[in-house]
Amino acid sequence: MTRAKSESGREMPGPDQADLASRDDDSARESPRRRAGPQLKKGPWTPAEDAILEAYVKKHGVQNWNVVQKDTGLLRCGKSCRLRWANHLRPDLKKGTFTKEEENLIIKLHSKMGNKWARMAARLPGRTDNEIKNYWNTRIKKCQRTSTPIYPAEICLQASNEEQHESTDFSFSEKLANDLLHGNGLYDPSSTWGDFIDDQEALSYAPQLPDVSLSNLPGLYFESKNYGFMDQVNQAEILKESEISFPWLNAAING
DNA sequence: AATGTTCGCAACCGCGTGTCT
DNA sequence: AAGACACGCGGTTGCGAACAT
Repeated sequence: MTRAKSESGREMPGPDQADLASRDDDSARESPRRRAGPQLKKGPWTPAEDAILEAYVKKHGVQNWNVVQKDTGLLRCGKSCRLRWANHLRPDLKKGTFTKEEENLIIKLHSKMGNKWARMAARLPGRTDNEIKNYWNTRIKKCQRTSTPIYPAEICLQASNEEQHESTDFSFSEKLANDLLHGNGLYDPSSTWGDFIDDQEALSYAPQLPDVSLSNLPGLYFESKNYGFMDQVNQAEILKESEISFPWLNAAING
């Protein structure tokens, strides 16, 4: 992104605009004693707040985030402090746009893991789950707009080839289940379910797939509100192809 | 120049899980 | 064993900047 932004990425609201949180995070589980604390602030962080948090973490390390608020006097909940530190203040953060290599790796990892942003971030040093998630959401919109596949064929192929040589901690069935449950109708219309899983370990994982709650699949998959470009034609196409690839799935759907 | 729309990001929210008492 | 608490994750929203008309 080329836009110049303030340190926190936004214009700083004046004190009158700064939204005061009416409650802390996880307030439903708070004890009455904790609820009686100071009114906490919400919204963009100011450079002064950043400096306080940074200094505190450098001195004391990362232990209990809720103590940070008490010790520093920051009007921020622990959750907000953790997020700010993890996404912006950590010294090992890599700033700036993703490189081509990083983009390819994200696509590859997403093809294996689905929306497991934190796990993906662990494979991309200096990058945060939030960054990756934002990148992916932007990519989805872009691909949707330009009618291009989310997973370029060559990267999928590369990923599948690599996977044949390395053990992965994320099985295909996990990924598929995750995608199904999240309604990710993301596929390259020119390649198909069949293409995607054909030569991969997918077939060997296929017997595990019934772990997914089958009774929920059709509705979850096709009525997703997240990605609306699964039109009627595509649905029919996928159903048809899934009949070939996953006879058990169709039996479950029809039954 | 003014207005409307799109884009990209930071931050919030709700929930699940692990740990402690 | 049960409740309280803290942490982390994934989804969503709000908003300013950039771009288009």
